[in-house]
Amino acid sequence: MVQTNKYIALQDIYKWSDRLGLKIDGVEVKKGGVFLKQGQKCDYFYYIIEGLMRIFYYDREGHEVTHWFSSQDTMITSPDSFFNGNENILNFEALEDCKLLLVTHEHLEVASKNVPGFDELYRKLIVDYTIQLSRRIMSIHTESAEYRYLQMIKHHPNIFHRTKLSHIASYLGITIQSLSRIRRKLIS
Amino acid sequence: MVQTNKYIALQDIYKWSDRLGLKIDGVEVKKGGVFLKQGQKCDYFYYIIEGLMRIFYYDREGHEVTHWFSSQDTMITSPDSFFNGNENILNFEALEDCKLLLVTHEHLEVASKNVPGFDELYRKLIVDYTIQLSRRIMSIHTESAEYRYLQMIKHHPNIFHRTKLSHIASYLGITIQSLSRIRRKLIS
DNA sequence: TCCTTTTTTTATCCTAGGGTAAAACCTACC
DNA sequence: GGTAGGTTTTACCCTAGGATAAAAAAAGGA
Repeated sequence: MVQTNKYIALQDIYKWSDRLGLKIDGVEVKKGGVFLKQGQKCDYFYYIIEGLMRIFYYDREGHEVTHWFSSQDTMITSPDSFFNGNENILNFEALEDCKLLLVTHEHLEVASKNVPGFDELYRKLIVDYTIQLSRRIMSIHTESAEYRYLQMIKHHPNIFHRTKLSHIASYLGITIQSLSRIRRKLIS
Repeated sequence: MVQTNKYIALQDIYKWSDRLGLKIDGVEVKKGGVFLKQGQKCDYFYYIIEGLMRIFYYDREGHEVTHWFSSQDTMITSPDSFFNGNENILNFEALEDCKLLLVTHEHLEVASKNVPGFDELYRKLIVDYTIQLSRRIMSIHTESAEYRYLQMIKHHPNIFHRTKLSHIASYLGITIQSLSRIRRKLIS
């Protein structure tokens, strides 16, 4: 799951596809739809035009664990599958009705050959994703669940308010009961 | 901190520097030396020819937290500083005598322009790092400290046996006392 | 070798968060 | 507007791992 910070803006994607004569397919997914499942190969680097999605996997006990959220104007994929062809373990679920662009390896290759500066932009997209991942590691590693919850409200209010608490708890790495306890404590 | 999986092999780095007439400086760091500190700009994408290093940061209470280990034939940097010019919060410490190559932006730009296939290789290096980071998130998120400890011995024995337990505990996200308790339990 | 310093273990007590179960609350749809 | 489904809260007890302190073991010197 890779997110842009709008370095590769929506209009750029369209621009390239026009310029290069390479049509990029779009798809709409209804709320609740799981459009990529573990075990399925991930063929696309999804660009989210509209909506919110959740990436989750199943831990060794078979529990759903929310790994990431991604919303409009970001890009997302299952790196180990899309880039390396390995078995995909992630599930992509639409938490709202979503409009997606299906960017393929071919699109990226053509853009790489023909769009000056594309490779640098593309790399920056992925580098920034590593930074986000590192921050998440540091956060889980050293901060309390309460602090992480407050940070999430502060830094990702748009995701927080569009997602149910059970997903947030799972994203934070705690049970929903613990999250509920934390919330009660914070109110009083 | 980005690690290769030897996609960009040592000999390639030398090959490029020869071919392109761009000398890559090397540096030796004695065991215990901290050659990059928080607050200092990170100007290099380090290539570790020999040795073992530890990347750590200080949490909000001022405790050292081990974020990553990196050993010979891997590359490592502080992404947020090297790529984005933001304040570096990471410290790089040599756990053994290290020989390093100091790869700069200039080297990478020249290679990008002149070495066919370099951009793809370079991107793959970073993509693979995102996969490692994701695995670490999943591991901290859902596995017990005991399981993570056993996984570390199994999958990174070379790092495990060259590092002291306090660093391992910190990497696993637990105190050294807890690690000691886990080890005792596993023996009996 | 002895002495100092660092690292690891042990022990005791404590807390954040887990597990289970039930109650309360929403929402949606018939 | 009532009933069924899903979602969140509450309450109970339990456990993994934290904090503090001290002992033991290991690693370096001189």
